[in-house]
Amino acid sequence: MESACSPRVSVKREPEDDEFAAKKKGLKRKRIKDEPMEGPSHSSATPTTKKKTKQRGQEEESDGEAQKKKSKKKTEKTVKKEEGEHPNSKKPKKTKEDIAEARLMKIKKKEEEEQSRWRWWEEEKYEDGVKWKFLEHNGPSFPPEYQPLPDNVHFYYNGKKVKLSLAAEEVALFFAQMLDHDYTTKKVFRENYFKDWRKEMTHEERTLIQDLDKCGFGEIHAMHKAKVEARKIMTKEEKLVVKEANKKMVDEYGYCLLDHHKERIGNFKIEPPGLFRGRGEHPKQGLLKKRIQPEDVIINCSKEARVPVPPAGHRWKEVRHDNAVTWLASWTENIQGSIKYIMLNANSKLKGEKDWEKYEVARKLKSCVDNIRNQYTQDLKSKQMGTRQRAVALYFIDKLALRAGNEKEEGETADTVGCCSLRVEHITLHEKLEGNECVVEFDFLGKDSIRYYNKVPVIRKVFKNLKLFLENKQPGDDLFDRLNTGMLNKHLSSLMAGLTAKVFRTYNASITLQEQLKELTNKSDNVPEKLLSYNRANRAVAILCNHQRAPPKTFDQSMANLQAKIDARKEMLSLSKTELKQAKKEAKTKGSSEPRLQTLVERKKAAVQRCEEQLLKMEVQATDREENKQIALGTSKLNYLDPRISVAWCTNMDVPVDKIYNKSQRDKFAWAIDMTEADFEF
DNA sequence: GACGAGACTTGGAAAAATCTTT
DNA sequence: AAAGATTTTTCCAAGTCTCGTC
Repeated sequence: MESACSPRVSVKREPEDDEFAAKKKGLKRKRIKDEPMEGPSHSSATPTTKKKTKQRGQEEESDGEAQKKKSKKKTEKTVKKEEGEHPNSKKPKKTKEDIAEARLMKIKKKEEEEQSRWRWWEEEKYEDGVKWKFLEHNGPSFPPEYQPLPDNVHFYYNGKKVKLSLAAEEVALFFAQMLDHDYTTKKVFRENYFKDWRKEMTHEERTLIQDLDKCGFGEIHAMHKAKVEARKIMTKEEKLVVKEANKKMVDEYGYCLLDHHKERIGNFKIEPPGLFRGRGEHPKQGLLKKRIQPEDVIINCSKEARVPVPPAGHRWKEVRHDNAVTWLASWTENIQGSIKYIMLNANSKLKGEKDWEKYEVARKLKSCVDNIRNQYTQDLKSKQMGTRQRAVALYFIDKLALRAGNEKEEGETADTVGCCSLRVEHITLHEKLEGNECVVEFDFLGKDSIRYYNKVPVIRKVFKNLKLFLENKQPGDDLFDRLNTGMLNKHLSSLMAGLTAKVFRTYNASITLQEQLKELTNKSDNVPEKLLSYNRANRAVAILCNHQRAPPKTFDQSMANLQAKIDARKEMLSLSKTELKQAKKEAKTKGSSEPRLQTLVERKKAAVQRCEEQLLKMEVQATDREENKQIALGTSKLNYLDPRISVAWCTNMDVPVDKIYNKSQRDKFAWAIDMTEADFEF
């Protein structure tokens, strides 16, 4: 523990860093050795850097203190544990001691983990573009080979048993497995599937099997369902065996060695073959996603590293040593022809550093956002149509947190749009609507075919421009016909190094969280109330970013259950209250002669209070759940909200961090949890 | 610029794990 | 201990943005 907390302060500055980074177009990470340990990008202005460096110094101290506290806690607990062990060691019944012991083990484990954590954020950065110096891993793991159907399971065509070739059978199973899913009822899906399936058939099969509707997948489907069922009702022992096997897999393939540190890999499994499931009205849904062979896979590792061994009888497509990229393996997928990668887990240095950098860029935007807003407001009056369109697009991106909206190849993906790719049909202008003037009504499908629907009052100049852009256009025409994301981002990067359209989303999300937290939380609230406020702030962001979810299938039920619990608790509360009154009365009449009565009163008081607390907690939970019915908080929490805002809030509000971040989130944000001080400002 | 390849982040659903209740 | 509810993890699709080439 000592070594872990000993501050490795390096007070070095690299003022020219910023200049250099700014010159490169976009934000080209300039990794400078001897950088102060603050932001990873260091493209921000020097004054803040200075201030930050100072802060950092203080932080080291408090950090050290925190560590000390922790270790003290640990020793205390260890002692307690030892005490507890003796009376306990004979007959291990499920006792309080057992539970306590388990908890202590957990704490211990946690601290061990804490100690072994790579505190990369305290280290110097590599030079520009270098992602690692050493990388070694065991390659990806491949899905098991296809197991032919047992003899008692048959495929039928036109009511007659047909024994399929292995390849055709495997693909038949893919379809049969999905029979309960909506996908298999969709025309496009079925047609795509059938076309691809037939490619896998032998000539004879192809001649025979001409109509998907005549295919009998019933037995195969039933077999699959039985398998799923069997998995569910496995005994404890069987489950343990499976768990062990999985663990072995993770141990072998789940980690890599990156610059002397063991890092968890995010997705070490090659994606198994199956049927492509696009989102929304995807023209390629149902196509066969082919099995990937080692011969399709490119391995990336360092020259000095042991090259992963391909599965027996196979070889890799290529082994390369490119330390300008972060992936360990890649292959080209056959549906869109895009490349898939094996990369590190979110808690890794490579991902963490990038994440940190992202938030630093967003904070930099904070310092110049006023200028940029003035600029695009001016541009609304430009003589250049292109400039005006850019200004309006920026207005939307800034105000509504719309995505950039790259152009997409028609027919390759579902028809979705972002800001720059909005079409005439996606907006409706209202001079007046519901008491507002100059209202733009948006209705389009965004990323993942999630609907964006919003009625937004805009400033007059924007409204007038929109009218202009709509002139002489058809519904299917581009709203911004003189603009694309490339032009937009090029302009943005000229305003600020590293600025792109998506930075606005990050910035507006984070600043909204910070403002909402300030507005909504009271220091005097209790923890559940504070958490409600936190979630509400988080929710405001999710709504801004249009992060929606389908209401959980069990939503109404679970809401009703909770309400029932609340009612039960209310009853219990009133009962406790009467009991308390009773006890008080008794204590009063019989006087203090009976100390037993006094303690009874105290106990009843405590019971009432406990009851009240629990009731409040449940009520708060119910409110939270109701408000969250169709909102997905995860994405913003994980990708848009600077974790330092949350960590600082926790510190200031005396809320333990693990109330807002679960284990893997804490791992991902370890850098922020470690370095953030109470006075952090986004 | 246009365009396509490449690399990386962001996204919700579904599966799996864990917790709670019966 | 089974069942049900809830949380966490996994999965992999779908975006953004950069870079090299013409």
